[in-house]
Amino acid sequence: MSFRGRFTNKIDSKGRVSVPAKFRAVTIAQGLNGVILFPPLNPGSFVEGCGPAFSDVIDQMLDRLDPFAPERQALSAVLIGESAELSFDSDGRVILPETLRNLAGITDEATFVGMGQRFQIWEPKAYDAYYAKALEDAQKYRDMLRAPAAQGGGGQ
Amino acid sequence: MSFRGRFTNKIDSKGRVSVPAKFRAVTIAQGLNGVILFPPLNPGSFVEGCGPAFSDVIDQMLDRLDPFAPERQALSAVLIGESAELSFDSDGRVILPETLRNLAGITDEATFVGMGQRFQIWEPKAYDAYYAKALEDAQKYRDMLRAPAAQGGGGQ
DNA sequence: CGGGACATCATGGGATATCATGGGATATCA
DNA sequence: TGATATCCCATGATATCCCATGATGTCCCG
Repeated sequence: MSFRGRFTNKIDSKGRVSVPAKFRAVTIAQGLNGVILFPPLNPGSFVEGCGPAFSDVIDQMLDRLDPFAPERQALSAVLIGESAELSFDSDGRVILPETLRNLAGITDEATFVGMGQRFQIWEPKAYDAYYAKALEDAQKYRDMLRAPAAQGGGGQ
Repeated sequence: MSFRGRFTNKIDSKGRVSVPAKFRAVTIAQGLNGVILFPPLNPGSFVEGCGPAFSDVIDQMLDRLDPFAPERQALSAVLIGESAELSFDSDGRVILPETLRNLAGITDEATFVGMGQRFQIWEPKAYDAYYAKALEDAQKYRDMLRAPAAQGGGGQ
């Protein structure tokens, strides 16, 4: 079960957004009645989100670095220090922390984009702009997709 | 078991289309009571479809890229962000998301074309036009079809 | 070999459930 | 005590379920 699809929801006067029902199903299946958000490592104005499964992966990746290495400290400061675990209210909504909202330039609408083990939250127009470029890039990157040898999946 | 043949079905006032029974049998055999749709990586006005088997291949290909690489983000945005997992209703129908319908110019009819491990969905007239050209091209490309090597698994 | 009974399938429509959204009321915390 | 967050309910839109229909294909039995 993974995050898939794109959904744009409104932010009401109290700052609440509905997390798409299909995304809620994923994190709940992972044992969390909520989501985990953190800032992006890629350049760009958006928020990263996930459930406990990918959050654990991040922890493991960080644990592979030396405990006192400066790289580890920097990555931890971003990925853990600025992260937030938000609980769903009884209708499946969350309130985005101000820091993360500002980071992504989100005001009254938020676009949720599924990316497999995790998802992203964008200001809708910013995502449109990003996607136009991503589509071109994806066609260029097509050859980076190599089918596993085991299965003879026909690439395009 | 693979997707084979061409079928054109109607889209009703609620936006529902019957997925051809023979296609349903394939994805159900793969363990999914539905289909997975996504945009084409190559330029073109149609929708790609498959079952879990091919979808897993895509996921594995993406997973081989570093988690925060920009290439992975772009490819995921297209192949997962714009994709959808649709469940069959009790009569084997699905509702095509507006984004994918627009992409293919589909309004009131949809042509399903089997392509082995996956299939495509076209606006019927667009497919007719494409097929006329594909037929010519296929004859030109005839010599690209090589017999499999005796032992080693040759190229695709 | 022929024909009738039956199953499968695409399609349509009414009833029901789910979802996103808004707002009032209550709880929590500094 | 004021501000923020949480709970609960209402609502409209959308999707889902369930049943009906007709057309096509399949099977079986005479």
